[in-house]
Amino acid sequence: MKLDFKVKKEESRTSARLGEIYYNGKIYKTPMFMPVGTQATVKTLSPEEIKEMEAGIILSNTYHLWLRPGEEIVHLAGGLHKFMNYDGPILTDSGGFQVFSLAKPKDISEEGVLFKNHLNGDQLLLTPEKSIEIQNKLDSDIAMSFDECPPASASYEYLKQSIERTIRWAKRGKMAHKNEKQMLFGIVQGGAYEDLRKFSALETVKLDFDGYSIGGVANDHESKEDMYKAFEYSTKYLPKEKLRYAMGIGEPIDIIEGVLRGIDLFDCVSPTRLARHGHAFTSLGKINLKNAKYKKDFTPISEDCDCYTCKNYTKAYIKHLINCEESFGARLLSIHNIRFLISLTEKIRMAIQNDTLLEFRQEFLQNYYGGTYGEE
RNA sequence: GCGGAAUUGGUGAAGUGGUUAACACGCCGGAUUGUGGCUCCGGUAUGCGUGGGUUCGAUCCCCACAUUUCGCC
Repeated sequence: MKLDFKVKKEESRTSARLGEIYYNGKIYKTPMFMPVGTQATVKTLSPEEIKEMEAGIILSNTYHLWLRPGEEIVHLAGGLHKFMNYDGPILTDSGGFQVFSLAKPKDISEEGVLFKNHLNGDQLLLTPEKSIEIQNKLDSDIAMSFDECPPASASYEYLKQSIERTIRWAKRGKMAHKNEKQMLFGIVQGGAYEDLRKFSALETVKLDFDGYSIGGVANDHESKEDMYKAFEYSTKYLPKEKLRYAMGIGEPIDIIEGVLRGIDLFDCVSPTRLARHGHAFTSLGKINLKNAKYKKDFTPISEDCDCYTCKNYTKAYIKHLINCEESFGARLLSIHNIRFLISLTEKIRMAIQNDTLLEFRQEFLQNYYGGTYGEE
């Protein structure tokens, strides 16, 4: 079954919206945060735990699954859902981000991108057609177009020729797309330039995708202001009835600002990566459990958090696990951090329902940054 | 009892008669946004067993003592 989406409400004073995704007899609400499970697993967590946190869509990655175990294996297993035992919706990234993180500019050509396989050094060519073909086989519910993800600091000239090529790649990918039950999203690029974002959005929309992503953000230490411009200049030119997804965005404040500009979906490695390094999100800001001050802190990370970790474990215990590099520590923090972001989206949805998202943002900023937000 | 060797930060240790005592681990901070998970970046000995001496100058040379350790009786 192909998933379906409907916008249920738009906030009166902002571009924020509430929506519903219909999938497999269930309703998932947007705005939504999607945990990342690159190698067909959200690191350290079981699908049951993920569902317990009220997660909806989870991500997986074309590039990684292509190399290991190979899309054929996943196909033989009966597709990604069966392979990893997750019956909620799954989105696969196209490998486009790996163009940014693994390939050099000189390896990018009209045909596709030359990669050095990070596992054994083999040279590999990933093309728009190949990426879509792999995603068709993986049988995810949402596939992404294969794009070039240039750094936000790239020059105007570079971005311009890059988005033009990404549009040509999107067209090729759409032609190659054969999986009828799978949605295919186009990706808007263009840095923080309104004319480039507009051009990229309008040309991509012409190809009529099932949804649209905003790419090329949060990849280069660009300013928040530029990131939010990129959001705004993209959603402004996208059809209202389709899903909008900000790729790789997962700092709490960035999610709020994205929602304010009309974005429905967010994904980020931050909750799980930060967890592995001992950090936890709290409504009063991010904390580092490695800090000595938690040695004798026998209280939960957050008194008001409803996650398994906060209901059962103390900061002192988790600190100990992290210090000893015990994997259970990373697990407990991953559970908490993912639940924190999902719970944030629940609060955001409630605020949109009440038309109070701007007030919610103020309150959140006040608590999270203690009045220091915006100071450098 | 006799003879030898050693003694550098929380730990393992490098080192030189002359500005800021290498490195590693640990510890203390920080980073991390479509994940190349055990990563990156900082900080961390006002002092080289103790007391004397030689020297313009000693952690480094000499003497004594203490402690540790090895061998012999």
